[in-house]
Amino acid sequence: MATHFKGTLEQTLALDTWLKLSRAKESVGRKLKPCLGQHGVTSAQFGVLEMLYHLGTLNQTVIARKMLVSGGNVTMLVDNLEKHSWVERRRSQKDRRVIKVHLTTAGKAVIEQVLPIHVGALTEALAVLTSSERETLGMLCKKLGRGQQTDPTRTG
Amino acid sequence: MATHFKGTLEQTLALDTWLKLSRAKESVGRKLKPCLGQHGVTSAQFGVLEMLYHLGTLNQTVIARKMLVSGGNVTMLVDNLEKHSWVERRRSQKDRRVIKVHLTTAGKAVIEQVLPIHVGALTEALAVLTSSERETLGMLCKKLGRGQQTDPTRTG
DNA sequence: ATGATATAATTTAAGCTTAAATTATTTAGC
DNA sequence: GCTAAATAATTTAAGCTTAAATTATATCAT
Repeated sequence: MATHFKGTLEQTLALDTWLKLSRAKESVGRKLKPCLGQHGVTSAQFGVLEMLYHLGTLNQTVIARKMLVSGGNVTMLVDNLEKHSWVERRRSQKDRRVIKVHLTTAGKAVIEQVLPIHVGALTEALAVLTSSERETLGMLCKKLGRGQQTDPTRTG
Repeated sequence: MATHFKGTLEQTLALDTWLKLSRAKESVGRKLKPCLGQHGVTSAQFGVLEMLYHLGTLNQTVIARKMLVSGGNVTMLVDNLEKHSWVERRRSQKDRRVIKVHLTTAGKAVIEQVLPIHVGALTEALAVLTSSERETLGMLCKKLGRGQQTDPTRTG
């Protein structure tokens, strides 16, 4: 038990589980970072590139919603991706408020180069668990994540 | 399966597990944030206050090592905590390079007020899992986290 | 004692992230 | 058509985070 907290057993265990979850995420994240860094891509930028690669051109609003980040954040990420000429902004003709973010040829090349390396590093990082453990971990994380969604239909 | 990645089954499952782990951590983190925010404490600041509360006065180097963050980061966190008068810097007499970070009375009051609320929110967030599921999750996360530590004794 | 090396903290520059305010544009109601 | 409300993107200010360079101090080998 890594905590010094004095509370009920349930509370202490919750804190302990949370610390382990946070640290596991952090540790794996650290393992992944350098393999992106070698190619000059940050983790957040990679997320945008991957999304555009798999889903095609998207509005900034859609990117923000899918990544669960603020609109201002997407503005900055797309700014930085544009500096590398990995994406292009194109104003929608139908609705001039909207900006569509396109992957460029260079952007496509980068994601196609980096994605397999990234997935390889991830696969290696998760290889410390057996496949059945990975499955259990995934299932529990999914349940935990889903359980946090505030249900607006619930009568307070 | 939430990914669009085309690779081996093992790779696809690894990516999927990682997404679920990241999202679970993110979701629980979001649930925790407002309860700290109400008291004007950020998550990172809370980490420092909690550490000082449970372990007593610490050098900035030690704080950085325990939190797995950079020294520059600790400098800034302690700056911001000092602005609130929650901590005090005191130069060590033995070694004048060292700065010892002390929790003030006000800092102690804040952490004592916020900690139970934080733990309560956390316990509630984790309550979507059964106690045996929490235990399994903790065990798997610990194994996964530990497995990432680069072992310098291993012959490359 | 001196000079090389280590360590502790800070600074700087860059990027990530958010919330809140702002601008431009569209849509809906009248 | 005109006004009000909603939506898309940007800007701003604040904080988090890192890596690399800097400053001050301590330690170690001669």
